[in-house]
Amino acid sequence: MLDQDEQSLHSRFTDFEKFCRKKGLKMTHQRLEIYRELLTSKDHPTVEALFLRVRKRIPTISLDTVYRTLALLEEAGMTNRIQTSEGLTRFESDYGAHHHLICKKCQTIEDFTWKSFDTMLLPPELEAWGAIQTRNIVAEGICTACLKKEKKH
Amino acid sequence: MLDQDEQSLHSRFTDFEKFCRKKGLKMTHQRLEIYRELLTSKDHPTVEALFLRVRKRIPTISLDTVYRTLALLEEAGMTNRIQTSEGLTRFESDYGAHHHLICKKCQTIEDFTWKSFDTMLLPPELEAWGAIQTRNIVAEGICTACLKKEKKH
DNA sequence: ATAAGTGCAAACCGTTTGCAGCAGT
DNA sequence: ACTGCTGCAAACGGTTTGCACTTAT
Repeated sequence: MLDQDEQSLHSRFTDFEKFCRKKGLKMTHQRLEIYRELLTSKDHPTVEALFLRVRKRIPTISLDTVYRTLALLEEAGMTNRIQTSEGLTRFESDYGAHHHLICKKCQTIEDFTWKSFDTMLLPPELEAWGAIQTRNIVAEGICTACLKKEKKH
Repeated sequence: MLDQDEQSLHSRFTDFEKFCRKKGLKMTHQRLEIYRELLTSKDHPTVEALFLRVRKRIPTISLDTVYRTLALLEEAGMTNRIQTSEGLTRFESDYGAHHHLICKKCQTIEDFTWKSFDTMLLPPELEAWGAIQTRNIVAEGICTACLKKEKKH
């Protein structure tokens, strides 16, 4: 399990290098650290949160660079943008099909997988719409932590 | 079919009135027109789009009022806010469980229903997360109209 | 050496807010 | 008449952009 993660983490870094080379983009300290931070963040950080975390390692980094790098990564399909109902933009590293659980109280996002859904046939009527590429579930409710807080009051 | 729509349209207006009364809110010309526009709009309009449409009937209406009224309707559960990946906020009148098809090219949103999914049991692991209240699918791809345009070029 | 990337500050744009006059109850 | 709603204009906050300097190739 851990080995697999290490493996894929490493391959993701080389993918990033390859991508940059191919596009003639420079491999900078800032880009690498932003990408690293995104890969190792399991919560779905906002731009601000990523900025603050990366700044611990590169104190002179600017918020602008984080924005620009995220745009780059998004374009390359290496990160996904998630728009929460609050209008906050969050990011996650792209690691295959998964779905989201969002707590309406504390706004945290958790991932879950559901293989049988991913391979399930969509209603046939949808074929007329066009070419569907992705399907994601967004499930909303109240997480256990928030449920407990509610009971206490 | 039409009768049913008319019926529900009417009941939705009375619901709106009831809600306002209960909350001690005033039933104004502006609110009624914004609500009507939202109910009859089948595309998922942005605030701007709603504003422009309502302005045809109430030329002096301000964008602010549209924002305030939408917040009100949202609070009452009479409309849903949809955050697109472009960061645009769109609205739809709340009319029961449905899902979204989003075209990555033209950004239009279409609804679809999938009853068997709605009643399907979620993976049992999710129960530990908390109390799930809603589940929505967002399917993305390219709509037929955009596919045709691509072929032409 | 060269072209791209960075940090800074200013611009931008959708959204929210304070206020004085207006309208529904 | 009273209270809340509206329109205006100004403020706000997240994001983008222009520019001169710095850095990877």
